Amino acid sequence: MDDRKLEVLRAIVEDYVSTQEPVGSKAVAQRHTLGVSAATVRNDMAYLEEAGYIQQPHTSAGRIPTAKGYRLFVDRLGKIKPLSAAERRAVHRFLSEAIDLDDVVTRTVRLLAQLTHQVAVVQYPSLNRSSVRHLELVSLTPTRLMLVMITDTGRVEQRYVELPAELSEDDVLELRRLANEQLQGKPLADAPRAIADLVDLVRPELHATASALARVLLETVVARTEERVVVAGAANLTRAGNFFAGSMRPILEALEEEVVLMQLLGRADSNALLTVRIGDENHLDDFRETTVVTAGYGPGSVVGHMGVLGPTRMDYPGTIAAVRAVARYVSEILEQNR
Amino acid sequence: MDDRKLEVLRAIVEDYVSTQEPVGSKAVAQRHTLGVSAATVRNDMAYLEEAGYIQQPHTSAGRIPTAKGYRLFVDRLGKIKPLSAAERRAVHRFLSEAIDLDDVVTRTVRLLAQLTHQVAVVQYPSLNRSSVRHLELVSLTPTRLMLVMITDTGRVEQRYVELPAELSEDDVLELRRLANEQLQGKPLADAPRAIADLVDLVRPELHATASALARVLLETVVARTEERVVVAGAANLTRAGNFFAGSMRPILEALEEEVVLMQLLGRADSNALLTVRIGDENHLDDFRETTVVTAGYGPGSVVGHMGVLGPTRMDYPGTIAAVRAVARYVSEILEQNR
DNA sequence: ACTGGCACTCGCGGACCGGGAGTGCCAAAC
DNA sequence: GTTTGGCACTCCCGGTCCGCGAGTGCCAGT
Repeated sequence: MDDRKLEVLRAIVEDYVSTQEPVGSKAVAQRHTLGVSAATVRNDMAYLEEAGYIQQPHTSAGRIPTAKGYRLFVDRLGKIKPLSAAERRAVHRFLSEAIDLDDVVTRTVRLLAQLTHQVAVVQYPSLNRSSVRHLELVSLTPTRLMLVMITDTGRVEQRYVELPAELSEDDVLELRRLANEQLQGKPLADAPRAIADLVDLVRPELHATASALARVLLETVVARTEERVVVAGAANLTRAGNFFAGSMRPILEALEEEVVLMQLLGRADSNALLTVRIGDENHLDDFRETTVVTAGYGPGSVVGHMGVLGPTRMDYPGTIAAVRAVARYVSEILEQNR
Repeated sequence: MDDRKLEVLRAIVEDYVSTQEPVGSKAVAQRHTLGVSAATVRNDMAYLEEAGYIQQPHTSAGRIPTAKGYRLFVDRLGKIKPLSAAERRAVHRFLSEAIDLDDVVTRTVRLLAQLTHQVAVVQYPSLNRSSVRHLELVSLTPTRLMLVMITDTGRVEQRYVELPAELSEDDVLELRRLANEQLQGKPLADAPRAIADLVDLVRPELHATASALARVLLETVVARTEERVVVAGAANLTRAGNFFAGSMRPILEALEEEVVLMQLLGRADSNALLTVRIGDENHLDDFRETTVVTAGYGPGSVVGHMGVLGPTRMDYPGTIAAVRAVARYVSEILEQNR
């Protein structure tokens, strides 16, 4: 593959992204200083089309990149353009004003949406990789407790516990003490065993109650691997030419399905710093025209993913830079709470 | 205003809502058994138009209701049609499976969206009207605490507290004990005074720390009146004919602005069981074509609002019934946790 | 007061058409 | 052999035109 052919592809991608219209040979020849004539560009275009990097919407129209074309662009041509110093400062300031973990996540997702003008998705720090900092039991009614679990990533989980029998305040305190002794400091991955032991530690009269509690605890740390995800910037879907009305519906629906969102974020290879999935690389029919850019974040190791989602025809260098920068800053913030 | 004229208006509203097309005199005369001819209906229509209840999109087209027309329909003509027994059972079952307050809210908002095929909005139980059940302090780093507040409505609030000096574990325990003694059982409205007293109760060495804590506590109970709101069913905006593409954008944007959402929900007259705001009654330019149906909910007294939002051209009887039923069930559920 | 008849209005969809952008190919030039 | 200018061809896009049909307002008759 010729060097100049690559330049032609880059020109087509860049122009198409900015104008949203098929780009013709003449435009390429004069807007980008390739030093060749339109006719030459035409020959290269014919080659690129043959090779599957670009295509014509219809005869006698300009060319637009295919998913394969974008892929090549991202892999070999896109020099990511870092954020400006001012932008970086703004990101930093905005994130460091967060008042709790919820707020960190909320601010992050808004920031991403605003920087990239796309739909942003942020996953809460995964429970699996954190450990228990504190358990709190509060009685709501004589036969109903609320269990609150706080993890060292600052996440708070709450659940109701239905009790088989009435429970005195003293009993609540005892259960709380025991549960904390058993679980404090334990990584969630190791928690199930400790929870199982819990039942044996209590007085026989409390057995039934303790096992109800244990069941809920178990659900909290294990079954509820259904991770929480937040979304922002849905309005960006309506940006001129981002998506035609018809294809918006399924995307809006997907944004309310945690399963789909997790799939989009989670399929990311955890090792990679940053993943770009273009069009059908998402393996989801509704996202055939959609690109997802994701990055892992976390203090040291990856505890969650964040990303943005937009039309395949997006500003890759800018988007990639933004996602990477935000992921980095969020990781820093989390690091400070270790 | 003639009785028959009202019937004609009802016919126009009902037909327009179901077909989404301007309705003509002939259709009204034959679809609804008024016992008069099309010509008579035409005369009535002329009157209704004169009076501002209906209008023609253009000459020689059928009529569509105006906001004023819908208002009259809602006030005097709409017999709300209650949910079927099966629906009621389903609602009840779905809501009673909730595992915590978050889950109640999440399920509620989804339920509303699904029942009404509209965008649903649910406000978390307001902090102002609940009281403190428990405070928990967890040290994250030597100079950083996490404050977790649990209210008797089951809501959990968390905040970071930056400390002026390092704090021992014992000190954390003492602060926690004092804070709980001061605040437990207090309605949030009375909390500020109790918080102020807190500083005077601690040992002089802890003064600075206690006041940092007090400041955050105060923010938590007061300043953070910015209430939390959740949304679901955004995809319903794309339902055929619900909104034309152009007007969707500002609505999607508004759905991410808590301030606007609170305005939509909160302007509801708290005393009214159910509020319907049609078109410009919302006093928001972007919602001139939008109707918001809201209801208060809560155990006994109103602690929050919920509602749905859709085109003025909506199924009022069905929507109103659904919102009312869901609000009622949620109130029941909350009642059980008293 | 209601009804049938009738002339009139006007939006909508389809057919038609010219301009223009873009292409592929070819023969000549570097 | 690569590049280039020329040229014929394709086909989308936007505008115009037109006939149909739904719906109306009015009027005269019951």
